[in-house]
Amino acid sequence: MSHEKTSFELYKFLVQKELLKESPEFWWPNTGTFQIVIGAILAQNTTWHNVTLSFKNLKNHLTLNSFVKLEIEELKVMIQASGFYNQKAPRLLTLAKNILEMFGTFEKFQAEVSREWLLSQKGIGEESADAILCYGCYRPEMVVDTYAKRFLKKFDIVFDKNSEYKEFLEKSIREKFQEEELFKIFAQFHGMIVEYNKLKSLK
DNA sequence: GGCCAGGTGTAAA
DNA sequence: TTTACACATGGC
Repeated sequence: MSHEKTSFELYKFLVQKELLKESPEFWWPNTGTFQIVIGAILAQNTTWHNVTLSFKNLKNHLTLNSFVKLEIEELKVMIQASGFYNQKAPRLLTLAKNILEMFGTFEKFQAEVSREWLLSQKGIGEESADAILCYGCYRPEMVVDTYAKRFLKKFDIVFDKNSEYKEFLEKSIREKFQEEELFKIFAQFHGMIVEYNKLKSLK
């Protein structure tokens, strides 16, 4: 199926809407920190508002080294507002311990982690993996979520598989920008898609 | 009171 | 390989 618009044209369409005026530079708050790992899992099937409630309780435990010291039951209480806390708490704690054990520091993790390693971790699917890679590790990976699919459907762009959406969204963007600036473009592109959906209440 | 939100894992067909 | 379901809260 051939589409009239490329992802670069859709990107420009969103840029012109000025959707990120009140967002931090890369849309997701605290880009490049361990908080992205926590947020990626807390945000699963939950509103961002509920995630911010949990972050308030976690304010003294937001680094990798302080986070791994938390007890499981203690963590459950802290992240209760984000829902699914009985599964998110153990998954987060195991993930944090695995990062520490496998990479030693969060900085090493940022530099060396692969998409495959993330996907092998319990609680991390494709969307969370790409969110952690893009917003947490400055990697040029586009996040494909239900918002992205809804947005593309508006332009009659529909695929079967997640990987096809990802390839479509990334391809023409990669041709238009330098490698060094790609992560920032993808970060903002995904952020703009989310904000556009919220604005228009797309179904 | 029902529906949805910045999904994932597992079990069954 | 696809489908169905569990997981849980806060806001409208």
